[in-house]
Amino acid sequence: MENAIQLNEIFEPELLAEIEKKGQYTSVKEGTVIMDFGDIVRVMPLILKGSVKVSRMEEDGKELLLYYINAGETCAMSFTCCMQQQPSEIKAVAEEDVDMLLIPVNVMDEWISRFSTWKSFVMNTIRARFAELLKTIDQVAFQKLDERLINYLHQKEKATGSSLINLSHQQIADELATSRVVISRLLKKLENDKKLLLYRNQIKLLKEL
DNA sequence: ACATTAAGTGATT
DNA sequence: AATCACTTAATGT
Repeated sequence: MENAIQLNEIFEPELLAEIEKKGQYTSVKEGTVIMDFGDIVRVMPLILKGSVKVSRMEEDGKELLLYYINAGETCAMSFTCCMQQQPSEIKAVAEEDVDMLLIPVNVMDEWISRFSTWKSFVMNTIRARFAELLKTIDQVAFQKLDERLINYLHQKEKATGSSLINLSHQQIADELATSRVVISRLLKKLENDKKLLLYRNQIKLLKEL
């Protein structure tokens, strides 16, 4: 169930000591807004446990889901924003109870030149996120909503560590910026294909989608 | 038993 | 794929 990570498997002892010294350990409850639109970001969160939902505001006030940050990852946006002290373009909400380490911006530069593991860690998260964003852009551009939905369910499964997803069709529709009817139809099709089971406010994923 | 909310469906654009 | 209009099913009071 728990997907907490072992920092000592990724970083060398010297860096771990630095993280211990400079990082601020924080726990927030489910639903907490960690970062909102327009906030000036001064820290870079390193997620230890739980997951964080990152979304973007659209013109009409709707929120479009961008991606999730899972345990062991950091926020690529916060990195690019905080280095330049730019206001956040995104909103981050704790999807479940979250434990994280807040790394102050001012040590980032130093760590990147001092620790190669830190540099590759940061670069990797940015690269991975960028690839993911390109993927969703592709899907949006070609209107492959069914793929996006499957993608979304997978992320959800990974984030919660459970194949039971507790969401209404409406909630999913909101996050993918579409209508409930469309989601219901797509889910129904997936159910007929034996990919999942539908209940009220709950979806059970079956083996491989 | 009744009201409310979630989900399923056909028809239309 | 979106919207409408309507039905059916599940849940709360």
